[in-house]
Amino acid sequence: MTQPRWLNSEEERLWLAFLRMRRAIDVAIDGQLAEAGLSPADYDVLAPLSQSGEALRVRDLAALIGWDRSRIAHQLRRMEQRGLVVRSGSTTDRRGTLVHLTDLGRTAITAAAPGHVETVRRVLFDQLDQQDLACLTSIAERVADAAGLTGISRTGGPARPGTAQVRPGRES
Amino acid sequence: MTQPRWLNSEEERLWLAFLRMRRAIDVAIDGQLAEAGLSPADYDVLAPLSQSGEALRVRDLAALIGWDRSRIAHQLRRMEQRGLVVRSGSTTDRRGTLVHLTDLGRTAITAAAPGHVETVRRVLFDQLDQQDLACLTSIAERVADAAGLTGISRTGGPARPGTAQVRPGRES
DNA sequence: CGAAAGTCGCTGACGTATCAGCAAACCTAT
DNA sequence: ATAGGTTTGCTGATACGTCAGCGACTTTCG
Repeated sequence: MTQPRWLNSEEERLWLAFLRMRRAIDVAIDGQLAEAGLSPADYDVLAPLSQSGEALRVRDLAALIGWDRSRIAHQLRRMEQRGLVVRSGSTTDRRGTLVHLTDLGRTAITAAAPGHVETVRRVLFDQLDQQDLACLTSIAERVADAAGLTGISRTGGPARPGTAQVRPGRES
Repeated sequence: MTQPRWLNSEEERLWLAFLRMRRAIDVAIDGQLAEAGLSPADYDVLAPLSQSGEALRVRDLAALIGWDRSRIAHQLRRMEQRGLVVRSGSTTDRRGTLVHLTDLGRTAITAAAPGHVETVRRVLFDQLDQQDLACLTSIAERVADAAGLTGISRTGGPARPGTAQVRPGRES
């Protein structure tokens, strides 16, 4: 790092536009979720819960959304206070804690999910043609991989039929 | 919003990659700043301060980085406690407050800036060829404009010669 | 002039994210 | 079986962002 290579005008233009795009997406998504009474963090927790059988170990839930134990413990405490989830001691491993969706929690995620996906689509995908999609996918995967970010597993395949469809999320 | 249009596999692939890219960039930038002892918020405040004459009105500083008054007031309080900035009553408008960079603050931003730009370049621009750059710029501007986000003014042109070069930032 | 309206910066409350650290439970190797 | 290390989940401290609201000041307009 002898001489800093400052950004040229094209690069600066991209950087600022990139930041604006991020912000626009966040504002749209967070605002839509707020209308549904959920924070982005709530959504990240509720989505995998609703897709799974009903209960998840805190450890697994955390791994699924790429959070550390502390963060999810705080979040679960607040969500439990609001009646969105409940915790119960695990069966086999007595260290473990199971997180269950309450009826209120299930109602909330089911109500919020369609608008959420719709918002993601409207703010991002509706602006992209097929070529944009390929280009952006290539760039995003390249940048993420080059940074060596351990790809958060997330749930992977399509949601099981019969469970609430709650794909996206934002994992803050 | 009759029937939610869920993401297809290509779209989901892009969305997840996009999230990973964002996260990778944040991790890289925040980590580099943390090594320099600054938070992203610190950087956003210090950068325009170091580029301006030396002092800015709180109002103008906030407008420059697109923050509301409350947020910047909290941030300035914390930064003043750490000795990065000082506040003084304004001259003409007695409602106003002037924010000054301290020597410590100037040292901090000057030390952090080269690594910051270097990090932005390494994590993003070094992964893009000329075509990627054009494509991503087009997409980002389109998405941001479509969302109708009031483009934060930011400082605009290149930094004045003679002042610390501290372009990027992330305005969280 | 003087009242109404607007601007400015600050504060307290609350939700959130990260860090360090803890206690209980578990696992492994002797 | 048991000592040492690991995993799990939690907590407290601190920093950050947003919201509602306040007091001081300035501007506007009758």
